[in-house]
Amino acid sequence: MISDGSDLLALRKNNTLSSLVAEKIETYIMDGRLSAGERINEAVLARELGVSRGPIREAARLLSSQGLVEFVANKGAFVRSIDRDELLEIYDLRAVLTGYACMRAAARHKDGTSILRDLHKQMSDAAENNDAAAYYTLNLQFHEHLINLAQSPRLKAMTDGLIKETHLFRQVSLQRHPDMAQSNIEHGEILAAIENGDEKRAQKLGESHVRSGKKRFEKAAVNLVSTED
Amino acid sequence: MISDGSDLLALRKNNTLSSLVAEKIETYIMDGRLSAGERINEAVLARELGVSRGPIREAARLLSSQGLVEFVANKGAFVRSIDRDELLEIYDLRAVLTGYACMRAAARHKDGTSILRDLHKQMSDAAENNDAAAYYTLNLQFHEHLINLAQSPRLKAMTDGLIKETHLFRQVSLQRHPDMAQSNIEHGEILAAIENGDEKRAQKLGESHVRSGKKRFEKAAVNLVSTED
DNA sequence: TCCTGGTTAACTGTTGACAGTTTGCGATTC
DNA sequence: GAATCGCAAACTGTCAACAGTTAACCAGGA
Repeated sequence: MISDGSDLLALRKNNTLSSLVAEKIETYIMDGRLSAGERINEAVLARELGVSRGPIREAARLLSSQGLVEFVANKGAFVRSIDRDELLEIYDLRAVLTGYACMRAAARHKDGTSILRDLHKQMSDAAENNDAAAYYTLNLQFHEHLINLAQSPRLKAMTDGLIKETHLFRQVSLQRHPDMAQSNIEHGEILAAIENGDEKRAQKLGESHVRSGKKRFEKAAVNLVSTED
Repeated sequence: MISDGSDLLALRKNNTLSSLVAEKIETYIMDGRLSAGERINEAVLARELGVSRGPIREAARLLSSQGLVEFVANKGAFVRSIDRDELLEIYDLRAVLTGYACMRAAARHKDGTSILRDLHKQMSDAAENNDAAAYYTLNLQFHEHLINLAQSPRLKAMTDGLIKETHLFRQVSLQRHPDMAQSNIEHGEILAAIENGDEKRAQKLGESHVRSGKKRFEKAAVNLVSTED
């Protein structure tokens, strides 16, 4: 049996234009080059990326079922935008999934927490220096690795999807002002619970950590009643 | 303000060929006309549906990010197939999400349970008559309405997605032999908890109900070690 | 000044054609 | 007879063009 074959096959993966374009559009959305609600002009984007409209459309359709893009008949593809209530819904779901991830992580806590420990330390530094930007990226990484520990590809896909959708909220900035010190204390407690293999406690802490993120957002967003322009 | 405009717009929704084709392919997968692992021949399908290959490809890309279809470079689109372990993973996730749904349902239990009561009754009849086929469809409906009560579109989308993936397991039949009587007793308990507004209990029961479904499957599938052909 | 109707430009939805890759079949060689 | 190489058919990936729809703009009239 030559098992190298499948490896090579896996390596060349998705080298189709559509996939590359999809990734491109996704990064455009993430870094704000395409902002929430904006229309995606196929012809312009095609010229910009040096491809024809076919792959653009395929990519958009792919992103549409991830919830990042919305198709309107005869009007085209739009970057989706979500309102406050939807963002709150996402927080709730993330809370449940994060709790579950922590539980699983605690159940199979054979090492693997070293990266988290490291990130936790870095975040402490960022918190002390009041470096919100650094904390923000580290926080994303922390939560990503947390999910990885659960070793459930679908759980990861779901969580990733939710976090991506998070960027479709117009006032993204409102999500970026955590009480860093408090937030990182919670991270530490979660870590400890996982390392101790305390599944129930890990689940509870993970869930309430995201919930308190939600509460922080609600407090920050208390002024805006409706995001209508 | 003329608000009829948006309604009309919502009505004409997704009347694009790609969406229709996507639905078509999905039903083909669900009813087994396209079986797990099978390749989707674009030209043939296009001729069959009387459209060109473009919409077919867009539809396939859409389904690919739902996990129903898999693209391999230069080889085309394949109906995905999942193995035993993946199915177990799906059970676990569904358990968590169902539990959460039941909790939310209990929290907002203003009526709405009448349909569930009705379904519960019908399922009792099906169980008595030992009508597994009827029970199977009723069960799907029951769980769908359960999720609806939670009033969270994303939660519903996630659960729907997981249930669809369920059909990608080759021996679908292995999932269709519940202990109908016992299963429906659990349904009744869940219903009662929701109607009493007992969130915690509803969550716990919802979760363990799906878990016991998982256990039943594991028992039924104990013979197959690996689904390798 | 405001509304109405028609015209035109821009853009999407779909199609058919072309180029490159894969795969299976058959001929050739050991 | 078995294995290898090469060719040809089939199919995917991509592109460019056509048809239909939308939306904005301008002119004319109340």
